[in-house]
Amino acid sequence: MNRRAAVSAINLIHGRGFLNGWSHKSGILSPPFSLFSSKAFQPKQSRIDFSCVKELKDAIELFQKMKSMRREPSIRMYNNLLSVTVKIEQYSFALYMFDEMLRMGVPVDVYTMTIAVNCCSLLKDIKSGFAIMGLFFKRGYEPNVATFTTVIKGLFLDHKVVEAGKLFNKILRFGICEPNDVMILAMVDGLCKSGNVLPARDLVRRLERSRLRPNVKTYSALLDGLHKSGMVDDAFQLLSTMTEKGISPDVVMYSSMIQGLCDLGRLQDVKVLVNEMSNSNISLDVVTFNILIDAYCKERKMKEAEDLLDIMKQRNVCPDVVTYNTLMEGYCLRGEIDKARQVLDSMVDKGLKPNIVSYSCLLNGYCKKERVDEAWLLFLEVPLKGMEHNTCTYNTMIHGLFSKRRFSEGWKLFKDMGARRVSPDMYTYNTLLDGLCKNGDTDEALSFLHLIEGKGVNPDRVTYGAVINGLCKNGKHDVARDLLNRLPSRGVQPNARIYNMIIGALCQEGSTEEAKCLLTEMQSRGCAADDVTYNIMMRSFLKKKELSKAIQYLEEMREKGISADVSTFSMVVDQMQTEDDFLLKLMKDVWPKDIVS
DNA sequence: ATAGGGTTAG
Repeated sequence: MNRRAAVSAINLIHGRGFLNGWSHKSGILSPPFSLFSSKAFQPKQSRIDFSCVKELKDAIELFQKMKSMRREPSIRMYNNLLSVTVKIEQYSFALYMFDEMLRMGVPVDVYTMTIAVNCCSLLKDIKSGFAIMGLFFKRGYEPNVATFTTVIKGLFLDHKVVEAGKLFNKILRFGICEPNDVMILAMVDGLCKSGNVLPARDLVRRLERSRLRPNVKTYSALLDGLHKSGMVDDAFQLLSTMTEKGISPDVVMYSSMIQGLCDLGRLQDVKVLVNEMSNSNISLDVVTFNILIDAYCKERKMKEAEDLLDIMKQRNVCPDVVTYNTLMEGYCLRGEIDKARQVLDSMVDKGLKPNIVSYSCLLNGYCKKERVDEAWLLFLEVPLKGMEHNTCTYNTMIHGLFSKRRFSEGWKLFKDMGARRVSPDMYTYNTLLDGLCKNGDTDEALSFLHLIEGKGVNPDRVTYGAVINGLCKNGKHDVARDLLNRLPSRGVQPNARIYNMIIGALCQEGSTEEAKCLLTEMQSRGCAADDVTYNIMMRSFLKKKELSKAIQYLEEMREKGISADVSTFSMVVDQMQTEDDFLLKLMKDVWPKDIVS
């Protein structure tokens, strides 16, 4: 539906709608103006309250109302409506209104164009955005710095990093428009979010020496990028360079810094930063609190998280949907699903509307506790509450059903997904493949794998792992090995987990020597064996009473600091003929540290 | 309250 709206916007532009009321043939490229354009003739139209537009139906109603007004509302009013519609994330409807406006001959302007291009960007359809720009350009409107910034953002959102960079360079080189802070930010943020942190840092450094000095927002974007790439020290370094240049960090920058440290579990450093904030009189906002609450929730410390909720209320920082969703996730992690449900109810009491994330969270909680029937009821409740299921809720529900071996219901849901134009992702395919394999349908799994490979989706290690595991469990390790050998050519490096599946299968049927060869092969391909690999091999040799071969692996494990597990250990002890001091000492070295004592 | 801006949740 999204894409269709964007495409139909272009069609309308190409069609007659766009040209209504325009003197095309006369060659006048300036916008037509109304005879009554002077302010004296314009009635006051500020009585429209755009802040009451909270959901799609409000926007629809208001649009109908504006269309039927006796005196045609100004383009400003229409732009206002488009703008609030974007704020409530109804991009397709905004584009629909844009189509209608063109059809009705409303004299759209550069602001309208920028909003429309932004909608295309947000729907990841930058091509339609370019089409809209082109047609405006023909009508004598030139895109300005805001429009180009929107396009740059759109290119990044569509993973067109090179194109975004080229456009930015062209703008600079040919002086197409004067770049400003917002455009610089779009570049730096886009580079960081697309994983190009170092080019982003280079850009910032170049800008520092020019008259386009980066501001605190630009530094924030870069700082966040450094954190997400695990460059904490560089992040601290950036913070101090920025301060030296006389720019002080604000609450967003601190929040980003705190998030980075929370990810690393460096909670002591977080405390230092929070103190630093209060010393600089920067108060924590709802996002900062949410980050801190999330850190506690991830450590399952719900008491501390609830205490923080109290503190934020005391400080008149109003908890939002994210706050409550974070708490719900924390309770679900602890398996306290009923407590999570209470949080959901409490947010409703406080006048906050749970969103699809809230439901997705509970859904996941119920499924993990194997309360699939309750999950299903909740799943049915979502559309009744006026919300739309997305890829994540479908994935969770399908996974939940499959975990109870309710395969046909899961597949039905997958079909439903397609019917509702919710696009499946890697998680969906991995779940489906895993389901097929667990149900013993390995042939179907292979053809399904073939199907998704043909769709241009790149299956990942988990995908292939699911199929290889299925093949092994169904006695088809030869097919599994073929697939394994094809992985590198598909850009996937097999890991120890995948090798272990096949090694395990070989051992299972007694082909221990063949398994041993595969282990050697895996090592020669640069994939290190892990504790599971060694334990499988050792147990297999021990089962065949080949103690000496098992002991070779014990030595290898000691060299690598890998531990053996209990059952392997007891098998070795059982087969020891004498009190072999050397062997006992060797085993002590590979023994899990907490059991040695 | 006419467009484009950095931090949080599934």
